Amino acid sequence: MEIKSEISNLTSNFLNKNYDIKVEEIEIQNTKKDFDGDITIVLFPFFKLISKDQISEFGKSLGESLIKSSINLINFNIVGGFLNLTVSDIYYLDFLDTIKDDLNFGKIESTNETYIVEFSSPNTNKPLHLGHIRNNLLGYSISKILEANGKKVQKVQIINDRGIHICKSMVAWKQFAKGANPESKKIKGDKFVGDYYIMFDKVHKDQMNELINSGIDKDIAAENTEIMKAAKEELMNWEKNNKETRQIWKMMNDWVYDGFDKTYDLLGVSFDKNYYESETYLLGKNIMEEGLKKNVLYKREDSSVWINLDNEGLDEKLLLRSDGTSVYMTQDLGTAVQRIADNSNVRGMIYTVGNEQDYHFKVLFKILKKLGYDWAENLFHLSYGMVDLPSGKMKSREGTVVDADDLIYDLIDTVKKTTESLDKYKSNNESLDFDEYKKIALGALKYYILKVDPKKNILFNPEESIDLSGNTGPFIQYAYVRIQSILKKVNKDILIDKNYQLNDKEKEVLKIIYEFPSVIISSYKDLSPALIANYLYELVKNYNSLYQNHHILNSKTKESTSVRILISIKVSHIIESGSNLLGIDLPNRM
RNA sequence: GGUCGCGUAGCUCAGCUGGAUAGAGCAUCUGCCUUCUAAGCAGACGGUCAUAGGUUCGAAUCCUAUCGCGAUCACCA
Repeated sequence: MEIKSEISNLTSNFLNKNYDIKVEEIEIQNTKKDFDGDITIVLFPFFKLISKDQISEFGKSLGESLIKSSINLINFNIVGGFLNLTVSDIYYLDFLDTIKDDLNFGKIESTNETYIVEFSSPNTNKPLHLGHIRNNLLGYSISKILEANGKKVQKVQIINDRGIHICKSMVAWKQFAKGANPESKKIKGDKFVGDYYIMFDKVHKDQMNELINSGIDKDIAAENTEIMKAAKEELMNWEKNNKETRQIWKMMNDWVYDGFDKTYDLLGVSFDKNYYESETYLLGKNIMEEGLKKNVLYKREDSSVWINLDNEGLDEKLLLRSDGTSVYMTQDLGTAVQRIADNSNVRGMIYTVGNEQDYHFKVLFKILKKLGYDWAENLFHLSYGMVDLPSGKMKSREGTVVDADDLIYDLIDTVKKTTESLDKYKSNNESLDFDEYKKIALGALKYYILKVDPKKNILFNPEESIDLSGNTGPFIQYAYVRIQSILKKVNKDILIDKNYQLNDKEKEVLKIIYEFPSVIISSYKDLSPALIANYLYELVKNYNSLYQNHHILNSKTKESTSVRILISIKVSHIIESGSNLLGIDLPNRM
């Protein structure tokens, strides 16, 4: 049994028996580093229940009772209102012994419960940028975390492949490209299409200025440039299923997908199913019919359809325009229903979308509940903060976006330079290969993004490259590499001597290893990869301290060598699982 | 204006459902490579936890107000 639950049970028995009181929750926590002991019971809450003259003896007798009734507890001390208990070394050694070969340590056995995780969901008119990177890393990591918690996961994205934005790229391409394509220009497909989107904007602005100079109002000019009119016409043609328009549309989108695939591949993320807005944008209308029948929705005189969420503290929301066409919300309703139908045993759905859409998802979930879908209880918006630059928000039109590919390749370059400047590689003229540089660079990037609480904004300064030492991905990878290097040299059987006395560093690392399962659970409950990242850092930091201050192999006694080797093995297992949950690959050399 | 989120060291971030003297990394400064990889270790410096009240034995954490930053409130997606 978990040591804390054991202590909790024994404590409530003690209270029941000796003081005739029942306490709902006993506060038990890990003892802070500066104090003696491993587990602490907070006594303050009991002071209310027990008369004051008994307090002094209360803590002492509880401590004595606990030590007597549990073989795992060997000592106690009281500081202020804190009862600090010392857990025996045997308990931790036994624990180490039982988990030493368990590669699934901390993971929960899998069930059939399926969760759908949506992430990425890009527009098809421009390449992916740093904002998408955060989205992708979060979504991917959360999927892994769900799996570690025994869930089945279906990773999906909804690709925003239709609308005025792609029509803008199409028009610009038709007018200026002279039939050029990504291959002929040797440009990645998504960037190629993105360039025409930028070109559209430039031409549009020029034409707009001309109109304004001829005395036309700014807002009217913005809607009436030649190129904008062409884009709108293109959109109409698309909706009318015009053959030529659809052909160009498909061709350009395919270029973009080709580019996206390369970026996803570089990032190491993947999807189980793609939904395309061109296929889902008409969904949701039949749901409207049902909603009207159930009187959850209502029709206005102009025959637009609405829902009233006043009682929920939200406003009225439009669901169908007066001309009967659907809006964003309608589409999302339809897509949600569709996805539930596409999968079996769906327990819930997680939308990885920026916090600018908090309101949208609040409304979406409320509507689904009102429409009576039972699964609507298990919808979550994994809302994350923006990635801002020192100059403010990233804006594609102003060219202030940090391109995903550029960022990654620059970082690989930085890693290469840093590596080459290290003494160990300078002296013997060795080097790593591209794949190893890539793993380190992506490790740095992923850790950098994921260690931050998802809901907080991230400030990214392109002038300063991402750190490679300190609280970083490479710090964790490096510890792993060093452990592998030690383990290669181990060739004998390892046996734990249960009489071994752990030193402070060994015990500290063991206590952190002990916490791993609960970290996996809380990262799931909070939908926060940051908890895993910060845990790994804590683990590695303490392991490094053991490593630098004591020998692992060739320590003074066989017993200590054995224990330290086992600790090293376990730490490397946890680095493997933890990194896997973050989507971070581990190199063999550094 | 309404709603939501955020404000912790010079910078970037931890701090679990309230608990002991608020923790890391970067930067700055000191030490440590003739035994397992120095992308490391050991240490120093650095804080009125935005401000003011309140609840509590106890508040960075909960409540209220104020200030600052951001998002959002479309018959756009």
